[in-house]
Amino acid sequence: MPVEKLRREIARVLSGMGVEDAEVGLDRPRNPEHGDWASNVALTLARPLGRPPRQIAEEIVGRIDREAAGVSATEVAGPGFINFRLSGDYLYRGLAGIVAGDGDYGRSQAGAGRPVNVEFVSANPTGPLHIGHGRQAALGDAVAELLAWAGWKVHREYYYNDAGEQIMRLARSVWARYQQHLGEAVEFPDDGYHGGYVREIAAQVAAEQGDRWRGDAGDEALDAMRVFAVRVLREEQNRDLDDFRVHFDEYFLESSLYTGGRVEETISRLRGTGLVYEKDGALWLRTTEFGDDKDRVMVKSTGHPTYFLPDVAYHVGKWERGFHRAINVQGADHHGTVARVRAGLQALGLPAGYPEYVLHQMVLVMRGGEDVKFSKRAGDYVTLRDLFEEVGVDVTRYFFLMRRPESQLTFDLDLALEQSDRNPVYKVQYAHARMAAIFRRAGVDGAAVSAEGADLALLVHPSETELVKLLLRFPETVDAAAEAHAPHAVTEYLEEVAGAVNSWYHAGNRDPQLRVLGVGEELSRARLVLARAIQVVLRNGLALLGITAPERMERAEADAASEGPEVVLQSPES
RNA sequence: GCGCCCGUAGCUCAGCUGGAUAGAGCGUUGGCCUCCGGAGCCAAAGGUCACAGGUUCGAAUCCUGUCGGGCGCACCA
Repeated sequence: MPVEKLRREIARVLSGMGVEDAEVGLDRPRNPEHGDWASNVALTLARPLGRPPRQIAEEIVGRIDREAAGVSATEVAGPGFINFRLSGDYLYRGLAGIVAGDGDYGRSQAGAGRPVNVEFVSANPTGPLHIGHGRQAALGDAVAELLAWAGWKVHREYYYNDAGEQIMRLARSVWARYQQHLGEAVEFPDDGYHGGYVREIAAQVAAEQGDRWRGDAGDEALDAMRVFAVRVLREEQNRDLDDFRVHFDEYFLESSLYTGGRVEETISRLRGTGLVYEKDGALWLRTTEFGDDKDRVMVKSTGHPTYFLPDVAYHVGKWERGFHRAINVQGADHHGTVARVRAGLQALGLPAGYPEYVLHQMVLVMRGGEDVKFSKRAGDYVTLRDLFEEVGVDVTRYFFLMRRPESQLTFDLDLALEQSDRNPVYKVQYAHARMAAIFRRAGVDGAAVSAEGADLALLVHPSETELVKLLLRFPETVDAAAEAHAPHAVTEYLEEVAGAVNSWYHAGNRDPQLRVLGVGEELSRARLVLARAIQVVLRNGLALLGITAPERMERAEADAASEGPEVVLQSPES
């Protein structure tokens, strides 16, 4: 890492000036004229040293060993910034490293193999997954994968709420539809689920179990409805997720917390904290002790626990399973539970920030400038399947990741279906396919391209050195995105790369000197290495977002070879 | 009423662990384009960073308040 070399060198210089342990700020200036890296140390040291910042900066620059720092130029600018330019040698070595790293380029050891639990989707089995779940599935999976790339041992988990009131509402809904299916005149519950899928399930019950529950409003009948519906819906949700290419290491059932005695155990442990009290016949926990708005009921006056209790028990369990880092991806409408769950956990001695939360805002689907609100199957909402069957899994996942989680997301169906650079997924995939075309033209196997023996120092054109610098930013982009739980930082980066690739590529169309091929053996070889590095970055970037585009791009190459410039963005699944 | 999130160019949004003239895409305008696979390439115009204070050498970024929008505020989950 050149940055570390640079940082060390600056620290050495400062130490020579009698400054120890100074915070050395190093960042990338927006303006390329300000070099590749810039430091504000001179500004921050001005006060403690009692000297003008520019003077300090001049002294630092005078003492710097450029060779040791891996930079080719240093200069003082503005109020006292020090700007550094990376040496060409560093760039070319880095470029070779990208190609050599191949599928692992961008991975780091930042997480040091420590375990992290990422919980997401966690939808109740009361209906098909909707687009909000879709955003969460894409987001959670990408956050998990980013952490894996950053060196964490990632465990993807789905918390199935199979024990609550909502499930009973589902059971009553199916029961009512079942009776209606048999011709009985029963009223549909006010709080029931109205989607067409409820009728489908009721019809299936009738088909498989006949009319044995006709007119039977007993517990046994309701239970039969519940079990049947949950099974069918879980299967459907699993199918949706599977086809969306999101997979979990573990499905954790809420009911297991009861059967395993964890809920009871949590009650007694909380009692032991002295923060539990009785009021109005219910059992309360003094969560206000830990910053919650008000105290929370643990056990209702009916004797039943509230949702709060299993939630605490569940997270204590996560901690005890060894996940001292846990990230919950949830819809922002659940933000109200954050403070109370954390408070409950703190009462039991867990750290204040546990677990971490990524709360995402809602999704709006637009077509032709109009809201799309309904689906045939679910009735009053758009299902995830509706979306990815229309525009493809890759595009759907990418679109869900383009915005930061806490922004409301508008899913533009028209844009998603478009095959031009206006569609960012297409743009990124196309840049990759274009490199593949170059390899085909050159008659070489892109995957076999190596920097071995190539004279990379021939790559001196600004459009090429800038591209190399951009590609070298990939690892730090991944680490930063992982730390910030921000897959959108990666989509933005990839689009930037694709844009730079297009500029470079098209410059070749105008200026023969810039063409990858046909300008002399040595230069062409060096450019093939650059082309390969571009593929590596685009491919890895998409892969860690859960986008399998590279395979599609290979297919696109094959298609192109035989049928011309048709690019298949998304082949029909199944 | 309380809490969380948001309010940046005509539109959709980045930037928000404070840094040097506020960025991208789309749209608009003006040039190119038989080219190594695409209606693409290049360039320009366009912003009191909602508003008002404060902290700082320096604030879109941190703090306080106001306005506007979304979402939550159950002995529901």
